[in-house]
Amino acid sequence: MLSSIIREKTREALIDLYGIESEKGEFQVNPIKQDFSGDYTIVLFSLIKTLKISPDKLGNELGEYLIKENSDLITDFSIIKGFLNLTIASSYFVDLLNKHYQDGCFGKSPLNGKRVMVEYSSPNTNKPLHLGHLRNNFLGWSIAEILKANGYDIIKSCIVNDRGIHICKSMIAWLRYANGATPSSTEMKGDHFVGDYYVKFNDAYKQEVEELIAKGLDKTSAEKEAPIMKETQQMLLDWENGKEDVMELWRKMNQWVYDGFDVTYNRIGSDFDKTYYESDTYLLGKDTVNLGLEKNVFYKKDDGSVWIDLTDEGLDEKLVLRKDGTSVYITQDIGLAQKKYEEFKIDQSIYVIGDEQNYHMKVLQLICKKLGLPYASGIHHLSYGMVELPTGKMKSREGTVVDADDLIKEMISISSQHTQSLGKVNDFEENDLIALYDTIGIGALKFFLLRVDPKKKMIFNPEESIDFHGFTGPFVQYAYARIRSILRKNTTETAASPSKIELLPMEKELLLLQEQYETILIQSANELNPSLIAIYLFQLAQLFNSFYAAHSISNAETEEKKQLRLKIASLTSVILSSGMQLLGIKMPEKM
RNA sequence: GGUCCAGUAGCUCAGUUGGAUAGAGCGGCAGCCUUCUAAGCUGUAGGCCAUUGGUUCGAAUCCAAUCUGGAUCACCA
Repeated sequence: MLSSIIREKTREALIDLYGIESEKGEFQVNPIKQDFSGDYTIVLFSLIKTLKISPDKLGNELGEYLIKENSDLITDFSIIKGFLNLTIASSYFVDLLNKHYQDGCFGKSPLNGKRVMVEYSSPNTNKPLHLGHLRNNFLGWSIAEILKANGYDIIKSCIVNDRGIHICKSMIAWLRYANGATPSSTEMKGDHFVGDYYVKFNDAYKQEVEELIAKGLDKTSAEKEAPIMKETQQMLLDWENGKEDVMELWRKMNQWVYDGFDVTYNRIGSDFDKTYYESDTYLLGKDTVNLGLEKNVFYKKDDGSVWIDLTDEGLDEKLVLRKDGTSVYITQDIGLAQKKYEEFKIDQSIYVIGDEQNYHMKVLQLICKKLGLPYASGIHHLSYGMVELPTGKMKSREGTVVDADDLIKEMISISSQHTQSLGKVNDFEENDLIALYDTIGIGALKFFLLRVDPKKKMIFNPEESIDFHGFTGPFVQYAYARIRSILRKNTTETAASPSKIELLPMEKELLLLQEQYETILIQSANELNPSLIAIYLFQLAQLFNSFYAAHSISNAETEEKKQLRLKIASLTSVILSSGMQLLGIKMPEKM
């Protein structure tokens, strides 16, 4: 990478010229902002203090030294207000281009022997997926792929919340109101079918509570005494005791939901190497609690409940086991963390979970740390912000939830309208057209959700449909399709471009940006942030489009230039396609 | 109330390990299809970086206080 090469060379120069050790001489190397001459800049201010010489003197000495010692890399320098601006030799870029212009692995790292689990998606089996789940899925999947590209061995996992009182609610409602209806008898997608009964439960419950209040009960006891709620609680007990007819219904309804989820996952290209079910894991963690009691990390209250005191960490006291000895949420998370570690020998465990659970995940990490568990330091919560509407949070009760399947359908329909009205793909077969609408529609959706910093909450306005112009997936896809079209028409093998070829400013800008792809990949893995890639790819596509408008590739001034530009275009397409692949977005050869 | 997060153009977002003149897209306005795909390109208008104070060669970026919005602090998951 250029910036680290320059840093290294500068360090050598500082030792040689002034004898200062690297720890003492910290400095920044940055790409140069537009409108300034040169390609990379060294910020001199921090060095001036330790060296006690003027910026101009330091800049001149350093610049001359760097050129003298690295004439094949640095060709020129200038000093402006304490910034030493370096011009990088064109030959450096041309050599890079000759080597990698068809290299699909450009920018990626070799295996590093570290194994990481990425847990994401984590749905409930009583509701269909919504826009928030989509952000979670796209993030989790993309981060897994980014880590793979950086040499990690990745296991994608999913924990399905398939048990508990909320699951019983849809079961009770189905028993009461369905008359034996099924997804196939109603021609509904299974997850939506079951989700409707969850809604029916809430309606019925609300009505029963109101009736009881009308009879004179206060709100709290009405909520407790409502018959439908009592039935549900009894069902949860029956489930825990393994009562056969309840288990059978539970399995049947969950399967409907899984069949529905599969359709959605398939459509968006989500996949998992390992799926955990809460019904299998909810009893885990109790042994660990006993271990904690022995180690005095936990303590028992008089009623028999077990707690941990986190007040010296600025948190509260936290329950880890109920007085009746049953687990709570955090108990099973402790157990599952251990299970993952033992099953897969992972070095790190990344949880893609919304930022509303920051507190919970902090507690989980602290407990594991206090217990001295070997995997404690590997637990990492990738906390992402909620997707909100202009009016605020999505609320299922107010019907403002943006359903995933509806949104996907809409995106594909818009993409089909756009494509048809442009009329560029009239020679496509029907199947290819459907695939193209899919590629563009889903691409726009994924790009929209991934281009924003995961940590930040984002706003989605259902009134304005997701754009297909500007900083979007289709923009990047379009740049790619144009390049592919050019490359199809110029298939003759190209010889290596001569190192000393003159580069136009735009050609050099493109090469400079392409050189930074590897740095972006590393950074996005370190920060677990796919948006860095999305932003980078947009910039690259944008720069290429400007170049495309200003200069002809096929009809370049000379044959040598044509060959050079074909390689630049080819490397651009390689990066665009490999980068978009890390975001889970497919690229069309034609659009 | 405690803790945490956020506030940058009309809108959606970059930029925050302190660096040069705060950037994109959308929307607005004005242009560009006899030449490689106009889902594109070029130009232009639009900013008290929430407010106030501090730290220093230098602050959107760090610190403090204030204002506004959000999350969370369950024997729910």
